[in-house]
Amino acid sequence: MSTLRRPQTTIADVAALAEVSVGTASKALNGRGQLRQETRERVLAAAQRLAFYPNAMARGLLEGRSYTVGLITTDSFGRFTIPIMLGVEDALAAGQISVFMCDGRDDVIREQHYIRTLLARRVDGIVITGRRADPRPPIAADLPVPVVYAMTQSTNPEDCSVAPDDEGGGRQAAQHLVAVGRSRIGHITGPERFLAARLRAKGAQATLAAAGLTLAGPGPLHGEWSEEWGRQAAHILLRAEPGVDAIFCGSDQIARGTADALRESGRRIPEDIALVGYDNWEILATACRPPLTTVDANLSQLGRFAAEQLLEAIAGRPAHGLHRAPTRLVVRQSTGVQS
Amino acid sequence: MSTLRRPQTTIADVAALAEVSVGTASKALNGRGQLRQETRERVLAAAQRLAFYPNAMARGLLEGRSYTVGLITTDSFGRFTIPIMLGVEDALAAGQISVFMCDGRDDVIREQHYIRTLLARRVDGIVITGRRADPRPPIAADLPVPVVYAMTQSTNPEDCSVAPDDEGGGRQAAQHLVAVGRSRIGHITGPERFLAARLRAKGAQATLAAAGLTLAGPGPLHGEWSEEWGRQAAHILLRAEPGVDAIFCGSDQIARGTADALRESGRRIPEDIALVGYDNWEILATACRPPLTTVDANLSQLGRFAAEQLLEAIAGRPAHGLHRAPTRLVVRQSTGVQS
DNA sequence: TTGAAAGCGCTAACAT
DNA sequence: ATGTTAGCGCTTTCAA
Repeated sequence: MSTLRRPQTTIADVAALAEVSVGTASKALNGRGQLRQETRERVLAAAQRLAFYPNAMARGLLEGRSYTVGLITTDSFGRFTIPIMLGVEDALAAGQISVFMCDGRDDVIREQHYIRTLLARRVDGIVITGRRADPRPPIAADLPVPVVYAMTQSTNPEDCSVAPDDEGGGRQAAQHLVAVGRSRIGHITGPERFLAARLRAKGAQATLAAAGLTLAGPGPLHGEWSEEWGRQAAHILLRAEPGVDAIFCGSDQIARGTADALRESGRRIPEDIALVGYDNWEILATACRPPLTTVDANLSQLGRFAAEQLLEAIAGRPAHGLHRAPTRLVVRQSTGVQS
Repeated sequence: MSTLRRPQTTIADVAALAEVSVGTASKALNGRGQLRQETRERVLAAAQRLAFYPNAMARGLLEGRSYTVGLITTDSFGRFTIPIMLGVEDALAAGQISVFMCDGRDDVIREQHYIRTLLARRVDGIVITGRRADPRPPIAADLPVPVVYAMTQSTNPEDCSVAPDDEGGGRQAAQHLVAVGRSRIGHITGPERFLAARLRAKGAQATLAAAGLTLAGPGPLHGEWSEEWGRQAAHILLRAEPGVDAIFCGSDQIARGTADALRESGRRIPEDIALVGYDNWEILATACRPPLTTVDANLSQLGRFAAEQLLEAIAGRPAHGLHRAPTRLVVRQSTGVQS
């Protein structure tokens, strides 16, 4: 037995209760036109009493836009997507724009389905999020609304993409280690096929070169983005370069494994070896012994920036190409600077 | 210089191209009415060529509902919210419903703002997510649309809430430990003020009692939900009850700390002490040495269930009260069952 | 088999 | 100062 839900209050109800026409009610509610103060108040009171909210679909139909944006993840919502999403949502909500959440799950069929749905809903724009910096083909050609890629990059240089500045992050990490007096600095990171891993290594190496140093050991140690790899690689590095006095890890997970292995090999952090991670995954970085100095990619800031780019594009001022968002070093005890 | 974006194709464009009236075009596109096959095809071809998507706002206006749902987090998107959200979104997308993402951030002002926005958008329903099992006041009284609380519970018994079965999870953990032959079982968990911690302990204790056992040590050890507390508590427990042969931890983080402390105290896992965690936070549970047996709260399943309850309520068949979603034990090496 | 017209809720231009 | 009307895009009678 299906109870039909009563429709919500319309402006006609408000007008009736206030004993004015709909047109007048509209003006009163929107503070437009010339109305007697008393009328205005009467309408407002009626609206209040009836819990009236103007129907956004009717407004949207009239205005030709919906004040909504679609957010499609190409890789499901991972740890990295969340802060981006929050940044996007926050920046858009401030502009009275609501966000449709679409979980693409790395499935092209799903993605295309969402694109169709969003276009039918007449979204003002679309944000595509990913978790890899590597360029990928655009999600669709010739969409009738602006698109911004966040934490992923379209291969079409006309498209607007926003990604973290991995090279800059690598530089920050290395600079910090040099600044605290280390000179035999190793680097343990993720798979070489990840652009992010290559860029972070490149930034670090460039900084070391500028200081007249080179990476300790056989160069960047590439492996999985895992604690297990961090533990293995730490042993490899200690064997290859027993005098190593600092290690920059390409992720906090790797750093965590590295820290465990170092401690179990009797090396003190930071006294013997200083350690820097990457991601500022707080729950991991602060649980590390000692708490981990790490590079924060500022992802929610990146999301905010992507949203701003989208708003600009919606306003008719589209940006093109890749924008790199700055990273930030978070200093904790693993580099010995804080007590 | 603001480039105005051309409006998207309307059914009138399609009708014009197919040289029929709008009414006919509508019938052709929706497979309704009596039309010549040739006409139908002509309209479909025109729609295809113009990349026509029917305007969902116009449809919604007509139908009196939007086929959208709002999802409000009361505590920002945390680790627990994500899988719930994905489950909700997945179940709703299957029903052609789009989801508005609203990050409440534990801020009542923001929540109320979102409620207003969602009502203006004429959402068909609202999902409220949280991260604590503890009952909380309803988000608003007397909303004109159905509401379901997921992973949080409304104090109003008329409201529909869905939460994980923490007590059952505690039972599963204890049963497993008893089944693998352990009898001196300790319990390290989160703050006593968390209902979830109390329920998990209760379930575990009930199961032990049924097997003629009691908790090893001074009873449940309550502390922070952190690795640090896991390490501390492990030492406390070992001192109080040196013969302990199993520990059930209230979270994977605590278990992780406990595992580290046990290993560093020379106890082997699982040979000397079997270990069970809670949450199945994969990245942590699999990186544990050895990989952690743990209770999975099936949160995405819980989200799906919440969405189904909401769909039922939207269809006029509301459910009331609290529903407990079943948990699932994930067995890994820390209880010695797998090699 | 097809077309014309009304109406969903709202705003803006035009009348009064 | 207020009311009337048209129209946003679509579906659904009802008429031809």
